[in-house]
Amino acid sequence: MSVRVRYAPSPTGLQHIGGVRTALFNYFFAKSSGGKFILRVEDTDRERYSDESLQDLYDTLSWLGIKWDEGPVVGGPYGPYIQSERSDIYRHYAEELVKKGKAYYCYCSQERLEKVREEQIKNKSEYQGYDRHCANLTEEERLEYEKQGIKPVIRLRVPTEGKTTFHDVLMGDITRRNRDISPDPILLKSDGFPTYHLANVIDDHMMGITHIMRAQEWIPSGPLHVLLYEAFGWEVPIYCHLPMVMGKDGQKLSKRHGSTSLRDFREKGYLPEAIINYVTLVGWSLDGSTEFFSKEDLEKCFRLENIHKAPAVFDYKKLDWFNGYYIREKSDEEIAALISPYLEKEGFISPDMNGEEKEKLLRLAHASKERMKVLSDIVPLSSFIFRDQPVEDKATYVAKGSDLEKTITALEKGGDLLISSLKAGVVEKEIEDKLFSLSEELGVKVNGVFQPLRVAITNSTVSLPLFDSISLLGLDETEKRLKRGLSIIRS
RNA sequence: GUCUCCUUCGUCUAGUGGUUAGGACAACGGGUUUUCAUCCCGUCAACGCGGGUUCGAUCCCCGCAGGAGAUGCCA
Repeated sequence: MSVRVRYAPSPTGLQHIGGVRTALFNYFFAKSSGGKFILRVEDTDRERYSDESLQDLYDTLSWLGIKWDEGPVVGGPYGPYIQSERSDIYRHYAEELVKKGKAYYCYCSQERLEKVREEQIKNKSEYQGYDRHCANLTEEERLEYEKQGIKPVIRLRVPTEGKTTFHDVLMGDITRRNRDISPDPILLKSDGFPTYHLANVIDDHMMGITHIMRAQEWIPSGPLHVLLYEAFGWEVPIYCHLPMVMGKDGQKLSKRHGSTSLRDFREKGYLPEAIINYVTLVGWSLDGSTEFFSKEDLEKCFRLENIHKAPAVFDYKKLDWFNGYYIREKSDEEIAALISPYLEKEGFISPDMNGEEKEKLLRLAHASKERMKVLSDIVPLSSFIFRDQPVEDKATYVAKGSDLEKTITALEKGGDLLISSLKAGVVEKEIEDKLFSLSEELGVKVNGVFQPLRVAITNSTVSLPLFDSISLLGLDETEKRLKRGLSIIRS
């Protein structure tokens, strides 16, 4: 049997970590087993639907480099792959169920349902859910409602006796008594659109889906879906419920835990390699010690058996660590291209750079690479080059173990030494040695000399290496800043 | 309330009827280094609890506790 899996998100918001993790698992399982990965858009919630979300879905998957074998845009033999274009199919099957007596029309108003719910909560009723008010309407009653112009929903007739079991690859058999299944869930809404349960089951069957990999929050509806497959007389696919992704507090990951949308991560400067690597490791591992996986690796070695059962907490710091690693792995040219948008956004550079500027960007990329966790870090790291905000606080120039007087001397002599040497073309190593000697003369640690120079030149105690900074800034500007620094601490 | 699932360092995880319970991130300490970062070395740190089964349980069984999810004309 050839594997066919699907990622079936609902375009009601931006793609988030949890959804992408599900997509990735499906995708890697498909690839590693020589199967097909299908994308299906479950846009049956017309209230929450948005075009932006749909576009975000496509953007996110393509940014990650996840290509779907069948689905919107690319098409396929089982289309359409957008549920809102399949309404007729769902209606047809829902009505078929009514004819079979497995489902029925319900004319209850939302108000009535609300009231029933309230009542049940108030009475602490053991039984919660729809009271099956319309389960056995006579034909006359039904026609009367129709005459009133009430648009009905179609509900599944859930048996009150017996129990239903489904098998999960990870969890084993999961059984629920039928009486515990939410009584008579709606299959077709009054607006004519199907609910998740109906559309999902029909499409998975019609599209030949072999394995259903979805988050564990769906476990409780597993038996309900089985009931539906049975009502239609269809074969039940293989289930694999994925552990959920949680926030630090153990609750389902959400915005209040930090960024969750892939768009956020992308904008901050996370690389797809890092996201793929880390996110796949949330709830999955190969052997407990291998930690770096490329997309290609995962397309080969991903196995269902290695999925963990327990929910996993999303660790932003570990993602940062992965991202830093992948940034360092890139060539200077790649980094230059990746940081450009951030610099352009700040107005630091313009898209049409001349050769000299391009070369400078490359040097910046080289000097910054090891210092970035995310690409947007380039802004604070490089702003001293493009924007001049001198440090006015004298104390900042003074290194630990030094004093103002020594600092003034260090900046004056060190600065002169630096400028004259650089003008004379002395190699860095030699200049460095001279500065070391200067620190010895002054009786301070090397930083007693370097810190004032650094603060004057880069306007910060934390910066790129001094010689890189000077080279990026230019000799004239460096000289200017050194003089200004001196006048600041002398004042 | 009811139902279902889950439980190894703070976090992600490996693992076995007898192991010094392994790795990674984080944290902390040290080294390299002009700062920061990188890099290197090290330290701290876990089998939820109670019963069984067994010569022996982290591992098998049963309870309990804790956590999570579901209980919508949302998915």
